[in-house]
Amino acid sequence: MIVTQKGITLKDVAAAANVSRATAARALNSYGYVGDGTALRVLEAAERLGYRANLVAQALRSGQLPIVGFIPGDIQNPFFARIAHDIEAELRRHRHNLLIASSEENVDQEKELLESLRALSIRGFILAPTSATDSEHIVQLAREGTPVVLIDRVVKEVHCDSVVVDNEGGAREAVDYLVANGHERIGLLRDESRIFTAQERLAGYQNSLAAHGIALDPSLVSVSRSTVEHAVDATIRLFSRRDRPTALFTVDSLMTQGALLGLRSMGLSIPHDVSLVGFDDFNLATFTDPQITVIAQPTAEIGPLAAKMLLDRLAGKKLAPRHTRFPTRLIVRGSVSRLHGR
Amino acid sequence: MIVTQKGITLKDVAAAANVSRATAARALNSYGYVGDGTALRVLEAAERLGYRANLVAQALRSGQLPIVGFIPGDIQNPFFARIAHDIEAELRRHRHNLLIASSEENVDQEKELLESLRALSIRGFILAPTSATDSEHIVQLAREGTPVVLIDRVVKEVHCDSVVVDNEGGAREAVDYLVANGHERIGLLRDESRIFTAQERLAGYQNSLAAHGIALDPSLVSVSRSTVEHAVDATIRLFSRRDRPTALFTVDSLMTQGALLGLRSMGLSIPHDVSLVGFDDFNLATFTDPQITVIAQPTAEIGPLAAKMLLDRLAGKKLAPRHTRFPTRLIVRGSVSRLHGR
DNA sequence: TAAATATGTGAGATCGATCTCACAATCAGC
DNA sequence: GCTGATTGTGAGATCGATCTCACATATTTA
Repeated sequence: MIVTQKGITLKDVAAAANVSRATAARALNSYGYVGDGTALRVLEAAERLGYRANLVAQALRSGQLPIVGFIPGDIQNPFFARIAHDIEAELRRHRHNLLIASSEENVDQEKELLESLRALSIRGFILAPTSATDSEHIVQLAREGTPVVLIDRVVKEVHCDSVVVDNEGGAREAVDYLVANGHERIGLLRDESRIFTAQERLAGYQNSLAAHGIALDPSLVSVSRSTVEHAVDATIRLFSRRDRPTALFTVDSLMTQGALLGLRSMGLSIPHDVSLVGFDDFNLATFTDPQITVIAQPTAEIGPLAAKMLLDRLAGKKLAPRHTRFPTRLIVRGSVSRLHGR
Repeated sequence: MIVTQKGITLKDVAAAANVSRATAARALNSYGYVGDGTALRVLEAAERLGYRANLVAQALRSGQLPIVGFIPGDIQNPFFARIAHDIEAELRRHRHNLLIASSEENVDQEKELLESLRALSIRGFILAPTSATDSEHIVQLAREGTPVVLIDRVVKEVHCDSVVVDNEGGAREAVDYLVANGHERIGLLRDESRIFTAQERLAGYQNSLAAHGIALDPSLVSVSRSTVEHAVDATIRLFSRRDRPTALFTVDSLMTQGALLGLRSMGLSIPHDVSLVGFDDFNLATFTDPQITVIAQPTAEIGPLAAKMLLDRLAGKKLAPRHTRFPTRLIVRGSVSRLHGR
């Protein structure tokens, strides 16, 4: 039985094999000149003692721990949970570990996290930036040479790889679809914090309306925080007006769920009274009655790609920043009805 | 503007303040004797240079990084995502970071992870063990003095803190409720991998039936992996029999969702054709039609408690292992109907 | 055979923070 | 004015792995 005691060091192995630490290191990491017999003796001793190199000591020399930081807005959001899982699986293949810390959509927390993780000699970051404008801390990080990959959202001045989806196009397609079904008074339930995506999705909404010659009515746009509870309130506010919208577009899955609950509490039925399209698909979108029509994102592709980009950087590849923007896909289910006449 | 260059070390601070490294360390960590003026000079220099202690170097001396490992079965399961979030928030308050790696419900992967993380000098682990029997690696870890807290599931021989829920009682209450509504042919959709919880929930199912004098029919128990897709298949298998169950109890939220989809694909309506109770509440349980009756777990309490237990151990508290078992709660919604006559 | 490589090994430095120990200087008490 | 404690400071060791360099042998090549 191998008893892995705490604290078997290279020194112990070297002593057991009757060589110096230097020779033992050479044998174990196969570099430089080592005699065949000597190497065998070292390897055998290491095996017998259950030696494992101390990664912290290695990190002190190399200046880097085999750890990558992931800072999502909220790990409880299934979108980020999926991405976290995929990143971790990919990193594991390259013997790296994943440290996850939520920014909770708070720039200050994001700054603190980055600041404190920097002291850990973490090799790189995959980050969903909270703010599109307050980005000095990210610029600084990238400038120091720490590899950074931005996902879901980008920040203008930052010069690094990014993986996002076509938020504008997706939102436009959603609203186009509503317009094609005869809707003109289309509400928008948007998010205040995830500025980048919210901005782009808002743009898609506006562009679609403009393309169809429908005047923009700012009072149809409701802003709330991205939680089910806040979205419920915002929905109720939006639909309490006399001249309420005939359709609603929601910018993420939590808000879609809030809208569902809010509309039901008001006794408004989908799609009879209100048509609904949500950005971001979710597991139970097909379990509700009716099933919800959504703009789906290629969630499964984001994590692996971001991880690969980061690993390229860690491997030292010097390339111009790469930016991938995935297309979205309209999945028509049953939450939109054709509006006849006016 | 503070320019945080890479590589401001204690040496640089000491030089700037015109003292030795030893004195600088004393001033910064306030221990030993340091002259007031000297201390001020050092602190000022550190501030000016933007000095941050290198945690890796500290870890090399102390033997421990301020990192805790969390190994859930699956980070995509909302149950674990919530717990991960709560643990992280709690650890952050104590200046510790959270490293998350999914075991993907695979014992071998769990072993590998533990083995590789051990080399990182991680301070402790919060772990949802995959197997109730294959636990030698966990025993070994605990024996070496590494703090370990088990959540969701326990392992017999392991001598450490644990936080679980009353799986047997919860399952019993669910089945009791079905029986009280006149059901006797009650199917069970259970999970093969999460052995501990599956076992306990199975026991609750059996105990309830026995208490009501209902004979156990093994053919009503269907086993599948804990994913929506597998649960769909298992549900269809279970309900394709001539003499199909009138009610179903599912052991976790993913399987509940699978059951919903499977039953619908067979044209069976809930609760008219089949009554359903699921273990573990989920966000959309109230959005479905009908809303799903569930056994809720106090998910919000598990993470913080587990984190506190671990932090106690890290602080050096020597106590006997503490075991907390939270009660569950039946939330009656609309997925169970009263069965009249036979 | 002498000179030039090729091969094998160990002593000691290095990464950055911290701690022990030795040595001053200052102060109190008798 | 002398002993002994109190303060203040720096030199050097330590944690564990790795790398440079120096120094041996061994093997080629001219």
